[in-house]
Amino acid sequence: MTDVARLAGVSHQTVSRVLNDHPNVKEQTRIRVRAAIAELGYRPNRAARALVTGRSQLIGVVARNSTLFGPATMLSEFEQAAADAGFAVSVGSVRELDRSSISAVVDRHLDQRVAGLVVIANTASATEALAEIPEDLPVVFIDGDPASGRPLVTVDQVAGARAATRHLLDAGHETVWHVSGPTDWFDSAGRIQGWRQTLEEAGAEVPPLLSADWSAAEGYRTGQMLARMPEVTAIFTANDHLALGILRALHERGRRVPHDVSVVGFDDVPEAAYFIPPLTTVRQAFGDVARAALSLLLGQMRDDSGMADQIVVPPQLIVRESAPRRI
Amino acid sequence: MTDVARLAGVSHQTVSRVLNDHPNVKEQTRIRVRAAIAELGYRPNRAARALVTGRSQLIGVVARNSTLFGPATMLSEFEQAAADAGFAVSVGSVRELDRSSISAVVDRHLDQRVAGLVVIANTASATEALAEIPEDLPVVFIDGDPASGRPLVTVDQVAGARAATRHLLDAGHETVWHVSGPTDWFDSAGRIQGWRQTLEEAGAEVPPLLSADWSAAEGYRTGQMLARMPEVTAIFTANDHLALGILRALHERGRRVPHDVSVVGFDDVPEAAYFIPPLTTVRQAFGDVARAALSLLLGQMRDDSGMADQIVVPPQLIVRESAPRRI
DNA sequence: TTCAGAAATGTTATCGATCACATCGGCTTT
DNA sequence: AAAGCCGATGTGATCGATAACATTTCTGAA
Repeated sequence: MTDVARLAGVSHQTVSRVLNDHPNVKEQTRIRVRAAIAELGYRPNRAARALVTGRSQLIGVVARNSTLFGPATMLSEFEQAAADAGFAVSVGSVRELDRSSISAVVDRHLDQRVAGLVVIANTASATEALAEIPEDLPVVFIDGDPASGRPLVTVDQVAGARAATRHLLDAGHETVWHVSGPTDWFDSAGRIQGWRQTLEEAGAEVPPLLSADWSAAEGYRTGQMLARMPEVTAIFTANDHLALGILRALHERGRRVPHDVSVVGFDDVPEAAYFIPPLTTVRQAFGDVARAALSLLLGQMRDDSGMADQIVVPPQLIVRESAPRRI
Repeated sequence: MTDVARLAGVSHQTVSRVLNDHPNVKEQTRIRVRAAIAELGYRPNRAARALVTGRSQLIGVVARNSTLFGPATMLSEFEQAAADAGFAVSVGSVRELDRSSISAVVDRHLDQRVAGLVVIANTASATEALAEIPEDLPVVFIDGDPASGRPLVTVDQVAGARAATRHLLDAGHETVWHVSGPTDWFDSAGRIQGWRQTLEEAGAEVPPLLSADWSAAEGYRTGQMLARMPEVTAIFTANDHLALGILRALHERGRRVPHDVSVVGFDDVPEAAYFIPPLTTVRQAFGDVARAALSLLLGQMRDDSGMADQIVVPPQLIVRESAPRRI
C-alpha cells in the first residue's frame, strides 16, 4: 500500500480512501491511484482490514452436512450470489443440527470474524441455537421458524403442498395420501399443513399421515404398503426421492402410474422428468431464495432498517405424466 | 490477550506461547494461562494472527458451481474433514472451469490469505489455470490430470470402468456400449479408457462411443436411439443419472431390463437402489478422497516432503438387478 | 478582498496477534 | 568459583490496513 501511495504521489490514507470509495477524493487523484494499483498489481490484505474493522469480507454459512438436493443446491446458489457481491463464503457443516454442534460451528465463524451468518435451519432444534449468536451480528435464516421474528427466507411450503393436493383433487381423486419428511423439519411441517388444509377445505377425508426420512429407501418401504391398498389412488410425497421409491414399489406390485395411482413429488430434481413415468412435482426456486437471503444480509450490514425482514418465495407446480390434469 | 496475560500474571508473549504450544513454557505457567483463558472466555483473533503470519486457518476450495452428485458430495465431505482438523473452508465456485474464472477465484482466495488450496479440477481446462497459483502455496488437486505431477487425489476411474465392463462381458454379453460424460472431463476420459481396454483385451468389438453431458435428459435422448437397436444388449453409462434416462427410454420402447438389455451406471447415488430396476453401478468413496486430499494438504503445510503425493482411491462395483451376474 | 466552511489530503494511533531479540535464573562443566 | 549454556520469560517492533484528527487547498458569499 505504501508503494502504491508513493507511486501515485499521495499518502497511504488517500489510497485507502480510493479503495473504499470515499466521496472526498478528487477524480483526478482517484484515477492516478487506480493506475498505480493496477501497475503494481496491488491487492489489499483482508486480514489487516479485518483486524482494524473487526469484520471480514466473509459470510459464514451454517448447514447440515448433507447431500440432499435442496440444501446442496441452496449452498451452491448462495455461494454464487455472495461471490458476485464480493463476499467469500465459509461453510461450516454440522452432522446434526443440535445445539452444541451449532454452537461449535458458530464459534468457528466468530473466530473468523465473519461479516454475517446464514443459517440453513431446517429443523426446530436449529432455531434454539440462535441464542449463541451475538445480537449485533447480521443473521439470516433460510427455512427456519417464521414465528421466530428473525430475518428469514423460505419457500412457501404450505402453498406448494396446497397446489399439489389441489391438483390431485381437481383431477378427480377422492382424497390424497401424503408421505411426509421427518416431522421435525419445517419443510415437512409446512407441507403437511398445506396438504391437510386443502383436504379439509374440500371436505375430503384426511388419511393417516405417513412419515419417512427423505430417502428413496423409505419411500420404497412406504410404497410397498400403499401399493397393497386399493383405495389409494393419489399420493403426494414430500420430496422427489421418496416419490422415486414409491414409483418403484407401485411398479413392482403392478399398479400402474398414473392409471391406477397418481403421484406428485416435491423439489423438481433435474432427474424428475426422467423417472418412470415422468414426475409431477413442485419446483422450489432455490436460486431466488439464496439471492433473497443475501440481500437481507447485506441490508442488515448496511443497517438498512426499513427493509422487509421475512421473504417468502412461491413455489411452482410442474405437471408431468405421473399425475396428469385429468385421470 | 492483554487481559489474559494480566490475570495469569505473565506477559502477552507467554500467552501467545501457550496458544501455539511452544515447548519452552513451564507446565505450571501453562496451566495458569489456560485457566485465565477459560475464565475470560478469550478467543484469539484470527485476523491478527493472519496479518502477522501471512496465513489464515482457512482452506480455499475451487470447484465448479454444480449440484452434480459427485462434486457436491466431495465438497461436503471435505468440509467435514477440514473442520475436524480445525480448518475453516472457504468455497469459491466458478460457473465454468476456464482460465479466467479460475484465476478470479484463486485471486479471491489469495486475498483471504488461505493456508492451502484444493482444486476440484474435473476438466483439463482447470489444469491450465494452475499457473495462477503461487509456488509456495500448498495445493492439492482432486480429479485432475495425473500427468501434471502436482499432488493429486483421484478415484481410479479406469479400474471402475474395467470392473463395470468386465462384469457385463462375464455375464455373457458379446460387447458393451458406453455412454460417456463430456469428453473433456478426466473422469470421462478414464472411464472411456477402461471400457475400451477391457473390450480390446477380451477381443470384443468396440462399438462407437456415445458421449453426453451428465444429465438424465441426455441419457434419455441417447437411450431412445439405443433402444431401437436390437444388437445393443449391454450399456455402461458414465453416471447414474444418465442411466436413469436410459432406463426410461428402454422402458418406453418396451425393452426389458435386464432381460433384453443390461445397464450399469457409475457413482452409486443414494437413489440408485430404487431405480426401476435397481441399478448396478460403481461406487466412488468420496469421503476417502476428501480425507486423503486434506492429509496431503496438511502434509504440504508441514513441509513433509517425504509424503506420497498422488493417491488413487479404488472404486467398488455394486451389483443390483439392472445387470445381474448372469443373464 | 477577506474569511468561513467545505473539500481534499496528510499524520499518527490503533487493531491483536507473532517475531526477534533481550534478560534473568539455575545448572552443568572445568 | 567462574564461565558458559539453556530454559523460561519479558520487551518492543511489526504486519497492513482503517479511524480519528490535523492540515492544507479551494470555493463562494459578505
